[in-house]
Amino acid sequence: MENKWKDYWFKNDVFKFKPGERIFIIDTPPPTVSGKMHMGHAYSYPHQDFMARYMRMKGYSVYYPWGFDDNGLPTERYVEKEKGVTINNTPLGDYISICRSSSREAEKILLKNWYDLGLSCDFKNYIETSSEFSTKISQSLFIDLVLNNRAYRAEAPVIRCPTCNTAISQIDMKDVDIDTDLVYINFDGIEIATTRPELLGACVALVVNPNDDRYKNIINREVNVPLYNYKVKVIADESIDMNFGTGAEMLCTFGDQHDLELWRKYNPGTRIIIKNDLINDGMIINNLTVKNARKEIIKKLKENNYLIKTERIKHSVNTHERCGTPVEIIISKQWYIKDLDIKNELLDLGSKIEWIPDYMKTRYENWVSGLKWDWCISRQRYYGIPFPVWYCRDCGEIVLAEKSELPVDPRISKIDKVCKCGSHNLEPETDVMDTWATSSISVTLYLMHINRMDLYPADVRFQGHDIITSWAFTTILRSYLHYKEIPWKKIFISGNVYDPYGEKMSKSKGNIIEPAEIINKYGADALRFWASTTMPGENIKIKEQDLVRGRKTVIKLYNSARLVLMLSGNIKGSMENIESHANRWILTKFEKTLRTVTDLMDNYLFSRARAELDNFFWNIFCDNYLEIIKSEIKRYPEETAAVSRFLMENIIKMYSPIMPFITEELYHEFNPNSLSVSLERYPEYNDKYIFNNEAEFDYIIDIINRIRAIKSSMKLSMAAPISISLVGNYKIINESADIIKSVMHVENLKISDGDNIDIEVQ
RNA sequence: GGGCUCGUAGUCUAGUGGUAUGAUGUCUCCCUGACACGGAGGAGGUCACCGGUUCGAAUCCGGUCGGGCCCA
Repeated sequence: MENKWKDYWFKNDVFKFKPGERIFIIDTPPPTVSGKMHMGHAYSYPHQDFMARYMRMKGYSVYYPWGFDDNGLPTERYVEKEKGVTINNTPLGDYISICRSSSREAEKILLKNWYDLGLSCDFKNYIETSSEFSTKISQSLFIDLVLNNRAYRAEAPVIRCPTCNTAISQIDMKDVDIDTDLVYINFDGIEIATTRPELLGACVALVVNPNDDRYKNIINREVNVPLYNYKVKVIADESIDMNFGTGAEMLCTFGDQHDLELWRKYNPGTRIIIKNDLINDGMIINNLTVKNARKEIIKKLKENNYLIKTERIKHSVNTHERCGTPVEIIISKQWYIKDLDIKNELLDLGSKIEWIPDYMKTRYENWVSGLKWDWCISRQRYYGIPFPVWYCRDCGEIVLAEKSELPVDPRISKIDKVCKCGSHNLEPETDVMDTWATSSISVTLYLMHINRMDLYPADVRFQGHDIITSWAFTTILRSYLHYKEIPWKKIFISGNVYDPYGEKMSKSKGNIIEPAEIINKYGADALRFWASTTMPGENIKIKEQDLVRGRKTVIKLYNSARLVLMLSGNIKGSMENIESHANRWILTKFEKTLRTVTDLMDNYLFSRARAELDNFFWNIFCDNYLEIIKSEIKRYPEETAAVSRFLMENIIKMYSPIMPFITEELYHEFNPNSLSVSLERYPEYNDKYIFNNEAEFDYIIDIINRIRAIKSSMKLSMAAPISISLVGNYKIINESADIIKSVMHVENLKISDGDNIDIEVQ
């Protein structure tokens, strides 16, 4: 059933963007092609699809594009793992084309995963972040930044991953606790503790806390660096933790980010001994890896009696998020985007965006306020957007590509550029851009794709809270730099998905739940139903019990639609005059529900909207109204046929953003000529159907429920005939006596007037 | 260490001033003209803990404990 409809949508271009007067634009997150679709995706992508389908039915032209992020380091790692292709065994040009073709293959498989979720994107027409199209735009915007002095190249300390051999940015780091040796070293009688003894030769100062009584008398004194025999000064800084180690630390260039901060603050000199990821101080350590250098230096310290002790501790280190390697800080030439000077502007822009939920904005603000580095965007990698840049070997000037030459890959291109100085002797930039440098312009890519930059900004971005500081931040930054404008009016932040015990799902824990398994077992509609159960920003634990209700709802919709068709199928209906109390009552209930649901959907509160709809459909419509009309349709055939069909169709429409498959199937049974329920208009609130008998009929429903309870307690079948003596409001009851009698199979009903309801079985 | 967030029946969840919603599971009954993947009914909660504001707090404030995320 589900396959039939998604292929139908695809073949008939149901979700192709057709520009209209009111346009709604979604900035779809392009998933990376190196990974599989996981439950987190299966949870968050439906959220944007609810909105896309809802807005489409509200009459908007929805631009819901699709894209793949097939750029950068993740793709390289994927290709290395899957094909055994590395830069060392493959020429650059081939390497790039293998990356590209592997991405294309992976995309085909991957696309099916998202297709199976029933997303209403235009899947025929998607973008890739590494395509010529994207490269051209990305490079062009980069050139703009250079010309505006926003992108610059500088030699400065930079975070480097030794495994990936590339500079990385603050965004790419992750803190991890690891076991390491804390080494106590004797500096002229002062005991210091360090986790980086191999950097002894890079020590440029000792640092203590100015409030530390143990060391107050040695501040500003010069001490001798053991083994290396040169003097460094003791400086004081309040950031030193008096309780860590001995309270005295060495400042090296550069042991960690804290060293860098202190180095910038006190300018104690520079001693670089890490070169090409090896330590070489020209004296004691000659081209050893960090690990071996550490062993060597400890050995030497021991031999010369400088080593006091070593201690095994847990220590937090910065690692590269993609590979887990502890990072180093080195000095090298990199491209940066300058952002430290516009923090206030970025905070202002953030405030102009509506954050759902709003407290997520705080995370963005904390991040922006805490920025310490300009954004380093160059990576010493191979597959990514190349910098459209050459350097003159004669005068050192930077030579930019002309925009008409884009896209260009200076590493391969044969373009003959000339420097201002007249030299043709140019050296291409070999670095590529950070992946975020391209994903941060996703709105531009999507809008350029349909050549409608006039529609900037987009209406909404959906993303996880884990990438607020990377994707949301860089997107807002780029939007400010290029357009001085917000990238989207709203940003919807979803939570993470955990396993049934609240643990993060990971391969090593073996607790991964595959979306495809869920779809096989319960169907995509049930999966989407589950995805609609949570509030924005909140984490969710996946439990199979939550999928049960979704599957039951699919079945219930199917069965109730069948009953409505069965009862009303042969009757020509009319809603001109609604006389039946039951019909007046249900229409009133429906219109009120509709108003609430619409309001909640407009505010992105899917779970509450669905709960309202569930309650109406299940408890009011199925359990009461459908039971009543089994007999009511004989008394008021025309209006009952029309009302029941009207309600059923609207219920189907209202469920369709969440459960597109079953609703598509059923809608076609009611309206064989419709192209798709998702292109029909969402029901509009109509006060013509608000009647004044709601409370009175609620009273009748209450009586029916009481009779049901009595029958149940007498262990009687609901179909068993019964005679009843009923005390209550005579007028109200008498008007609907036929309904009570037929629904509850009451053969003799005696009604007497009274204030309180009393029921007696005779 | 800092910021944000969550903590309600076995499980999941609604609920921003009046002792609590729904689901799921469990128990009892009922195959009522669509649905037993259904229907009716029952049991099950000191709303994490402590203190404060209030006539009154799951709900507001402060603190404690415990999860989670982000950042150091």
